[in-house]
Amino acid sequence: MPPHRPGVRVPPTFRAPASKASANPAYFEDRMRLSRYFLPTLKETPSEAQIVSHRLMLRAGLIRQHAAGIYNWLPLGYRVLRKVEQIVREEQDRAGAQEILMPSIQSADLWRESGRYDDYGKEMLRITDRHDRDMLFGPTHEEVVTDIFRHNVRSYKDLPLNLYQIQWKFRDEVRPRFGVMRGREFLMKDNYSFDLNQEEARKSYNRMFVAYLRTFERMGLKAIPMQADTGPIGGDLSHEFIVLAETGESEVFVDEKLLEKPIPRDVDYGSDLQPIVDDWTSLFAATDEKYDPSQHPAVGEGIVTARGIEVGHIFYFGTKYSGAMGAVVMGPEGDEAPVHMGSYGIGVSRLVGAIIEASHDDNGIIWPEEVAPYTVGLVNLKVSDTEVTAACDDLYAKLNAAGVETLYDDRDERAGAKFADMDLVGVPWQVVIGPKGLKNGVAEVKNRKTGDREEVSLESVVARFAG
RNA sequence: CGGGGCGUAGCUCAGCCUGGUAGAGCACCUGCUUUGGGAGCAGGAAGCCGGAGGUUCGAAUCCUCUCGCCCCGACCA
Repeated sequence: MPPHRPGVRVPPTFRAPASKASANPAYFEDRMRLSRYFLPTLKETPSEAQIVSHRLMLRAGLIRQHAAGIYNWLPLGYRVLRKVEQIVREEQDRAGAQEILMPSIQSADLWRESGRYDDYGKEMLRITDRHDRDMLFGPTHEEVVTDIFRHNVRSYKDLPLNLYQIQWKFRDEVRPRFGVMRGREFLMKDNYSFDLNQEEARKSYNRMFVAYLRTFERMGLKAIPMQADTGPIGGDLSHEFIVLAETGESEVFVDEKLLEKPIPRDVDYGSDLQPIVDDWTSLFAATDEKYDPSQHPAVGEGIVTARGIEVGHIFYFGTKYSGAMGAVVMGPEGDEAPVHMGSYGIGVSRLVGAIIEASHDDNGIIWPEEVAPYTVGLVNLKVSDTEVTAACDDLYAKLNAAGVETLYDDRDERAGAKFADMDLVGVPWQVVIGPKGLKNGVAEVKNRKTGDREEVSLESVVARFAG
């Protein structure tokens, strides 16, 4: 227990349970009760937030700002972030990438080798340690992986190799904005492929291309690969993955056939993926700066405009870093040559904002089930009614036992406040139990997305969500 | 990095022009009443008016300088 300090408000989590709740012995395993959950929701919109996802993330108690472009992730938001992260991880693993973790603070020397120390500009946060050595907070990790590679891989027989990490990055943006969508500190999945030659590198590229299609789909998003500038990293094969959302920051032009194209399933990553990639890239899709009406099909003639948010970017950049940094490999003919590399990024923290941009209404967030912080929101409409509370406690225990992630609103609040908070927070299913329904042995099940309500017998609630 | 705006209670904001006891609504605490879509009444706690200098008998208010945050544009997962 923390020592008592006069005048310091002890957060509810550290208090002894309120008398009504103390009947539950599993106090510390049982923290999804809203009465003890750290979920500071806001009725009013904080004035600093302009776009919906930022507003809703603040209002629903997912994040709090620490400084410009730097955020704290509160319990509910952190849960969502971890779910997004986990989907990314699973699809990376499936595509044959291996997870590592590189340092967030890097030595400037590596960047001098690649020549980017001077090129990168003020976006790079530069720091010095106590010995006055130049360090930096990594905005990306090409130099570090290349260094790992050059020290540990010698032979073409060890290729292909694809390493990824999910790590916090820092880019000192001149103007951070849109909350988590364009912060200075952000969580990113970045990976790096190493191959003997361009032909092999293309196969690595294709694997990531397909993995990205699957990753975003699993989050309930429609993400379209588009031709992209190769940017400061350079290279000649590059696509941006852009999520379509009405409030997206940039305008995009897309062949309407892409919008309906099914995502490949049961992919064999050992097979030739080129046909899938060709299928997706043969249709026109580009951001407005790359769209030229005089050269491309016109809007209306199969092309539609939409708004989009960039959530992923993949590049092939050949030997740019391996050449500069001496990451070479011995080939089958006994000749030494720099490896061909590609790098692939997904903005994990940005995705949380992007998902909200793509899925919300006037009342709040509407989480796709795969990334929802909880599947079910259990609403106890009248805590003071012992029968209602007993029924809720019982159902809550059963849902937990069945592995259904449930957020239980057992607060002594008015019905309206509870409904409003559940809608705000965006849990996909609400199970409402009150005195009226209980008389008939039913709970009300509401679908957050459609608003459909249905009366369901108490006994059948668990079965409906389990499995 | 150019241009603009804003810092007053946890949140949204008034007060500043024209200097004179620091305010409202919501949230929070206590009590009573209420209880199926953000309740009512009564009471209470809560602010170094972003910070530093200055002008003045007196500064949230006027002047100077600073720090922070937001917006528009150029740049990025």
